[in-house]
Amino acid sequence: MNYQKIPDETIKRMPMYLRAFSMLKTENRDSISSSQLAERLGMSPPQIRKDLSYFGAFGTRGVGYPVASTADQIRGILKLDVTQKAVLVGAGRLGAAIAEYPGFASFGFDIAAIFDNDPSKIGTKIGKNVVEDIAKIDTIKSRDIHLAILAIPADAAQPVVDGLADCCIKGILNLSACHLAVPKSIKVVTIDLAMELGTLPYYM
Amino acid sequence: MNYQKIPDETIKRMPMYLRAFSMLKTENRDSISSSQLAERLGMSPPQIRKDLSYFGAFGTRGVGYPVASTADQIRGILKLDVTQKAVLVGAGRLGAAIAEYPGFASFGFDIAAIFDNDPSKIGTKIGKNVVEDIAKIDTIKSRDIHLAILAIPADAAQPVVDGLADCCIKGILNLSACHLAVPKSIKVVTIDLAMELGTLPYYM
DNA sequence: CCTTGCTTGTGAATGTGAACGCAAGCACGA
DNA sequence: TCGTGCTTGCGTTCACATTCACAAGCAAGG
Ligand SMILES: NC(=O)c1ccc[n+]([C@@H]2O[C@H](COP(=O)([O-])OP(=O)(O)OC[C@H]3O[C@@H](n4cnc5c(N)ncnc54)[C@H](O)[C@@H]3O)[C@@H](O)[C@H]2O)c1
Ligand SMILES: NC(=O)c1ccc[n+]([C@@H]2O[C@H](COP(=O)([O-])OP(=O)(O)OC[C@H]3O[C@@H](n4cnc5c(N)ncnc54)[C@H](O)[C@@H]3O)[C@@H](O)[C@H]2O)c1
Repeated sequence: MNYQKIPDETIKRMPMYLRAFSMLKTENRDSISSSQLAERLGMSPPQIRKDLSYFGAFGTRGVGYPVASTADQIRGILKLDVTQKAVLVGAGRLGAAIAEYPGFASFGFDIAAIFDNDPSKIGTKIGKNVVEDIAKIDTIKSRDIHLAILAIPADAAQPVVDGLADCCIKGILNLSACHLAVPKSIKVVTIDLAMELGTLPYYM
Repeated sequence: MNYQKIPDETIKRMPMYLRAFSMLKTENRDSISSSQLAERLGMSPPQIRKDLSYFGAFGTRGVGYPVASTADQIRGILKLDVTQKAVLVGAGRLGAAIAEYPGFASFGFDIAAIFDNDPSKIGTKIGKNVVEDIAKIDTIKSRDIHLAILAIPADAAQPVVDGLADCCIKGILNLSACHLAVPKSIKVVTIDLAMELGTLPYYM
């Protein structure tokens, strides 16, 4: 498949479509048209059609998109058809909330390990995981984990990331308020909630 | 001022610049060039220059951008030069983490109220705020609050938003995994961490 | 089997943002 | 006071993304 010319923006929207189709499935809908879906998601029908068409023809003309099979297709595209294991680094307030957040599981993610450097946290249990010592981070090499979620203070992030880079980590969701330097083979998504809120007063 | 033709993408980056300039100030730097800043932030120098130039000429040729005054300028543009009050709805795990997160204060935000509908949470104290009953949400009308942070389950979000719309709320940071229908006068930023993680396996 | 109605898929056009390259111009030193 | 070197500001070019409009084509019903 030629994924080369698919817009980044389209990839960013795919999880949203997946979530929508998963929800439609639980509602026992058989199919949905691009215009109905667009209304639900607050976007335009042509955008949805174009996005989905990059990956092939999923829909049926005159009818719409079949819910079950389209969901499966998107899952396959995003490689979410197999369980993706992730390691959580930082068992603080935000880390604990994430560890118990069911939203990751609904995308097929499994938070398979938690690390921290605080001795009082190491050994305690959060959800199904026991917090491990960050000094032993390289044990994830043999555990088939290629994603990381970072919920540690910004000034501690870069050294931890350097360590993760040596541990087969390919993708990082960074919740610290800082830019991370990584080799090109690693994809980083950084989100700082305060920064996102920072744009809103401008518009009022 | 003619803000009409300023790209949305530029506005999205302004908080990042503000954070960088604030940090430079604590490091006692007097000025920084676009290329040095670009390296810190992982972006290109021309992008930074173009972004800042939309709002006027902040820099000094041959030298760079003066740290203190540029920070003040950006703060003014984003309307973060005055304390912006925000209401937090949802005092669960994520809500509690947010309430105690100092990152908002560093942008000049003040989480001035917390609401929930769980009787066991109403009346308890989180940080400096006492959790109030969501039924009394309209009391924020008289408290000069125009921003809201939503940390409640997705299926409860829309009715709460409808209520907020009647309470002078102009901007919403939505952490629920759903699209919100709002009047055009309200700006919504939705972030679902699971969805953000959802794009990463595609690239590996 | 054919007709009708509806919705997809898609090339072309439009719009928007990023990158580039250079002239303008400030600071500093001679 | 004048020349030099560096960095900004900005017009232009290029790349990417969204929107549009319509032909293609499936389903259903007569
Ligand atoms: N709390 C929020 O709502 C919120 C929102 C947005 C972003 N953030 C960011 O997320 C990060 C965590 O926030 P938090 O509220 O959970 O903070 P926290 O202080 O409660 O937790 C941080 C955790 O990281 C651990 N830690 C520190 N250095 C470490 C290291 N080198 N290796 C491993 N673990 C280490 C600490 O022991 C602690 O358990 C911060 O960067 C913060 O800026 C938090
Ligand atoms: N926990 C995470 O890491 C995380 C990450 C991303 C997104 N989210 C989203 O954030 C939201 C909250 O997550 P959480 O982990 O804090 O859940 P939670 O169940 O711990 O907390 C939800 C809180 O909302 C309150 N609530 C429910 N309905 C309400 C209503 N109508 N009005 C006012 N309050 C109401 C509940 O009483 C509870 O205190 C969810 O939508 C979740 O999908 C959570």
